[in-house]
Amino acid sequence: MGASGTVTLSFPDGRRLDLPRGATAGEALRTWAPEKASTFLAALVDARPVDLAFRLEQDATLAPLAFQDRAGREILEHSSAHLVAKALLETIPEALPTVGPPTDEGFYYDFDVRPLTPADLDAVRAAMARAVHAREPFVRREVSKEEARALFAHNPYKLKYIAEVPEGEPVSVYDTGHFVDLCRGPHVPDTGWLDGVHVLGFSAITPDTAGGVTLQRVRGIGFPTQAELASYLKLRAEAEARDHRAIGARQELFLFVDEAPGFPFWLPKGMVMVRELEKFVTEHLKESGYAEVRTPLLFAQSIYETSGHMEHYRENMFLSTVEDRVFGWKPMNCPGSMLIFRSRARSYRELPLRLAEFAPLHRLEASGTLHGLTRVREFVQDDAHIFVMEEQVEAEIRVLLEWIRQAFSTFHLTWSYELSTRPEKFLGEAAQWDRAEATLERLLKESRTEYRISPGEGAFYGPKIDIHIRDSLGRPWQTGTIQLDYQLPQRFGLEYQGPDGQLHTPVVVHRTIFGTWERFLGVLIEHCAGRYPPWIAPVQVRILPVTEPQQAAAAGFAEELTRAGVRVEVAGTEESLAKRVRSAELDRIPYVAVLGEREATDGSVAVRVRGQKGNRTFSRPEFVEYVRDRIRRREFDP
RNA sequence: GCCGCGGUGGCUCAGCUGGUAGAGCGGCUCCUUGGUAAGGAGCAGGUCGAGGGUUCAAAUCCCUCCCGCGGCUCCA
Repeated sequence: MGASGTVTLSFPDGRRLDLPRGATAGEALRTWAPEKASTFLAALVDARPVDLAFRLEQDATLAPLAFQDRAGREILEHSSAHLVAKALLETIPEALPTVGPPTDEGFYYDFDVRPLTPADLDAVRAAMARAVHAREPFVRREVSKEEARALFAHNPYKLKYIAEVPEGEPVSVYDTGHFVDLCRGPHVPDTGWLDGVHVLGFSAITPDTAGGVTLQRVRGIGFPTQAELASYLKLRAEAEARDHRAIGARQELFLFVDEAPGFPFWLPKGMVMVRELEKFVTEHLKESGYAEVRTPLLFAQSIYETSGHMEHYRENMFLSTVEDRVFGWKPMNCPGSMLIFRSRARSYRELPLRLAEFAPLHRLEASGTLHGLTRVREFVQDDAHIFVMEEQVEAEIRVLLEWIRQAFSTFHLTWSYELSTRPEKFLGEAAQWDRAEATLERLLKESRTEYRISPGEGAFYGPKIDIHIRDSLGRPWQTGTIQLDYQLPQRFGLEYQGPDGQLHTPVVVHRTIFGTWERFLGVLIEHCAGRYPPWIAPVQVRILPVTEPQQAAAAGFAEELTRAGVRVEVAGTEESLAKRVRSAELDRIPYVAVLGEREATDGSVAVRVRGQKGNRTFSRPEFVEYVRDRIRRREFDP
């Protein structure tokens, strides 16, 4: 208890300080940790976020909020949203601001305003820069609902939010220069803190909450400093340079045509990659006791009524009417596998029964969601269905987690898991769900891999583990998923005879690790920026004869490499050597073997290894062995 | 699917206050046979996304559709 006229404050490190009553949170934090004061954006007083200008009238616990904390980051983003709104209103005074929250990455502010143009955005950016320079304070005011209604009388959106504030509670507003916004706060002290804010773009949206009105959303992102913003923008530029749609076109991996939106064509070079990936997966399946099957692409509607797709997935299915009968293109492989299991009596001795299927699947994704290879309407999954007794689930999942480790490590990708648990609407018994979830979580812990739990996000038929990978730029992608299913076996009436002589229903594990060849290869293209590990690269070696007389030697060497299972090309001699070296570099060929008069005489090659400086001279058999070995071991780098 | 924006040779893009298409790269041909990121010259290639309209005249203005891009929603 502080003496009269002072307040006693306790800080996260356990220290206590007495300050004059009425001191601000900012002053208190500065006293506590002067060296870090410039990083404090706001404060937590008794765990409640407040402005640094908040006056301390009684004893309290006090903690800083900095950009490094999620809550601190959100304050900066939120203040940035205010700055955007202020700037946009200076540009277009009749615009009606609606909401401007922080997001997982940055923030946005939605306006009811005429469609924006790039010129508007330039004006907004300029107005923002002026405000930052002017260091305008964010000033908090608490007003009555009545006053708030008067303040925002012209803005129905704000009036709606005011109405949502519980009666009797004061409404807080923030002034930034002449701009007033309804806001819970807290905010950074002034706009000078928003030097590292950048407007990324705008788009029109029609949120359900706006009653069908089209709003203009301005998106941005904020950092404490311009340097941090610059490195973020650099990362974005790098990501853009790696866009798999552009690289795929340049390297002739795949193709889309207007007449088949969302249906990829695999060109010869891309198909090599698909097959290599498939080979990699197939080797694992053989070692792990899977059998491969192929089931029809189309089924009569009744199968999907049994499976539940008609009820739950119909809007995503391609349907075709043939001879007055409706057939559906399969969006998943499960119905086919169920029918195989059901095709004869099954014994527990056959379990686990692991059926893998790499069949083309069709899903009618909304046109606006299609995106290169990462969101398509036809794709192939590294899919399998494992039929097990409940007590076998654990061992199966354990093997899968190990395969995941091996699979993604091969590509130098990192991964994490998301365990989705029982949703409100679920089928089966709660006790069975609890057991399954506990088992899955234990296995995830055991795997020593980062995971998070999404409560209630499981499928209605069973809990699932989603696999998220991060590429070399740290961007997350959803690939595979492991799902326990208690429902489908029942719906299809699957049974096996147990050791007790009774008939039991198996549990099914649906699982895909890479997800789909399409999405995974799209991600791989961006992850590698077009520089693939040699084993999956469409062309592994390009031989450059220096002059015409070495053509024969080059062709002979190419034949040797081909016999060794290496994918090789021989360049012509029409162009200068420097030009051909440049082309090979731009084509990201892992090994460029130069064969000139010297090498022709002594049986060697001068090899440029992608990513390495200079070149290395190999005897030809040595080089064949070197490349073959790197490929066989699936080394990531050449 | 919704909203905004866009679609010009294989690719990237210029032309777009209407007068009927241009560059670089790539391709082909010829010359050059070159030692590690562009040797030189020439040639070919476009019903300007599709259809309709306005106009003496449309790549350019208007309408519809298709596809793409960015968001939203959704997902492997």
